[in-house]
Amino acid sequence: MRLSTMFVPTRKEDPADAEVVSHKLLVRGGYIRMLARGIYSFLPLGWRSVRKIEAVVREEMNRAGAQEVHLPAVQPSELWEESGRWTDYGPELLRFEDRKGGEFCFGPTHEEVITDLVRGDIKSYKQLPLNLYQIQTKFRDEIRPRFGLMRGREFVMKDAYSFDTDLEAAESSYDAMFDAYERICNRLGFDFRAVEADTGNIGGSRSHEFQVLAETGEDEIVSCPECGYAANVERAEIGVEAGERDGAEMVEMSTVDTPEARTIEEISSFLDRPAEQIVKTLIYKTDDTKVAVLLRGDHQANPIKIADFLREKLDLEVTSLEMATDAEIKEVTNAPVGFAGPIEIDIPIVADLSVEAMSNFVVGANKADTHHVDVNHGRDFDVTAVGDLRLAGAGDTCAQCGGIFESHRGIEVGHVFLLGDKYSQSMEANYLDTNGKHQPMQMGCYGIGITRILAAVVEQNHDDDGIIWPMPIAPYQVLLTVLHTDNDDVMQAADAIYEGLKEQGVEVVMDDRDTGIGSKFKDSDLIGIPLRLTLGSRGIGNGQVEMKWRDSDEQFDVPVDEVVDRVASEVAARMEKH
RNA sequence: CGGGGCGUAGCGCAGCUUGGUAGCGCACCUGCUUUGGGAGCAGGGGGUCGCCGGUUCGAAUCCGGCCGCCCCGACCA
Repeated sequence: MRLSTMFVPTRKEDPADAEVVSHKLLVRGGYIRMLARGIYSFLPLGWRSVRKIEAVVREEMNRAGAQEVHLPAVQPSELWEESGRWTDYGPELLRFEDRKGGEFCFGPTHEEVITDLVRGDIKSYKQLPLNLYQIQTKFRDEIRPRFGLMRGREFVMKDAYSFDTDLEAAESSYDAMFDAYERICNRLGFDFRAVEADTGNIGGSRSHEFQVLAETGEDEIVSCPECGYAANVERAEIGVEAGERDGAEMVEMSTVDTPEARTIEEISSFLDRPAEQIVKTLIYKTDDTKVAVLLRGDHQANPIKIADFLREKLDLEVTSLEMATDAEIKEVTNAPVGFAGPIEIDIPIVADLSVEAMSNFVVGANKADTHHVDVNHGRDFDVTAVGDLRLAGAGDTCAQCGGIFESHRGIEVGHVFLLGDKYSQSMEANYLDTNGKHQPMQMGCYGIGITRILAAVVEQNHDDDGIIWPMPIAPYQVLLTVLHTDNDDVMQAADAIYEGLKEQGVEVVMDDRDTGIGSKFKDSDLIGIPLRLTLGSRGIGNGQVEMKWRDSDEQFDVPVDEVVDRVASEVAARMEKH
């Protein structure tokens, strides 16, 4: 294509509402435009890259034996009532009525639809296994969409669903998808980690997230450099810290006035004790009681681990774990928020592993503006149970090998779940086994955020001037920048090179716009096409074309009559690498 | 949903405190000159000042309501 006729509206300035680099550059480069919050249009360049990402994903899904389908975006409420998610999914589900008053939603995911489809036509073990996938627009009415394409409300996603006869077979389907996802991330040139993850409200027993490492990522993950274990901080298992106590001699407890000191920082600076010597007491609500959770001052509570722990160790009913309200905290502690403590409190007390190792620490006194110092568990209060209750972070001990975790931020571009029979049970997706008995199918589901990948690629591949596309997903492979479009010799040579490249199958776009040289170069860096050829009257005078890769500062001259072949082979070589 | 900010030309912004009928840069159009890193000169087009109501002789400006967008948090995965 010729840029002079293309819709590539570049901008000199960052959009006012953009925070992260991918959002800024994709808007400035003429790739996307916002229509409403979290809803974007894809312009010609943006859509070409989206299609290329799709192509890579499609190839790897097909290679792994999955079959492509296309399911409806609009789904009837009945299906969601069957799975129980019409109520469970909450306000993130965009619901509406048709003209007859029938209730529908715009699909945020497709477990219900696929399960319904499969149960209608799969009746025998002979028809399994089956893996179906689609590439589709989804809608999740996020409370706070942000960062452009990274957390949009409307987005394109590839979702796959596997159906197997038993758990073992389902696991091998899961592994095949896991491998496919690794291949996809590698082909897209990502620096990524596959991490163990929580299954959230999708449900299931086993789950990995594919996290692209980036400072702007919304997720925090830890990985162990020793054994390679990697997990979301919500999931990562923390090893027991050395010793039962830190060994310090117990000091007599005393009670001190701490006016207005509610937060750990305030207490820490008021008492001049580090956060590591303060224990915070959080009050959580279970279905029918309240529980005090003890954590070291500098640690973060992990509601997922806490909920699981309370279910397993304290045998409590926990449908959803919530923080107690201010009023409830007052009821339990007889003190305003900020002064809760474990001494003389009449509810179960659970402590994080790190608290067990502490001595002579600070706690709230369950009395306004008061704390106890030099408190020791076992002596001053008793803990009901101890467990791993916090978010993992850098420096924590790996439970697998004892190594020390590193932490990273990541963009979740893919997520695989082993669902088991969660949906097949509730929706009665059964098959007949070799004995003629009904069995629920064992399912897995596997998502990849296609449009989120576009943003993730930019986050990992850019410099101050613009995007630096990896070859496989660049909207075009080569940009032919023509500096003197009014010079007939130059235009003639440019046309010849352009046509020559197209004949060789190279995806080339020619900047034949009648604009200043500065804007051509600035746009070329901004748009980020991997290889730039520059042709001007000076070069044409001595039969040379300038060649420059976007990811390098070097540039070199190539004779005009050799450039087509050379470019074709170098572009092919770069495609090969992926 | 709570807190904060913003809404003026396609984009980025000033004007609002102290009411008098809208301006700057970029972009766009015309002409001439330019051409190796967002060209110069001259001329030109484009705005219900988010919407509704109120105060006033007069509202972008003051008051009230609503809507939208952004940030922080809660929520959600």
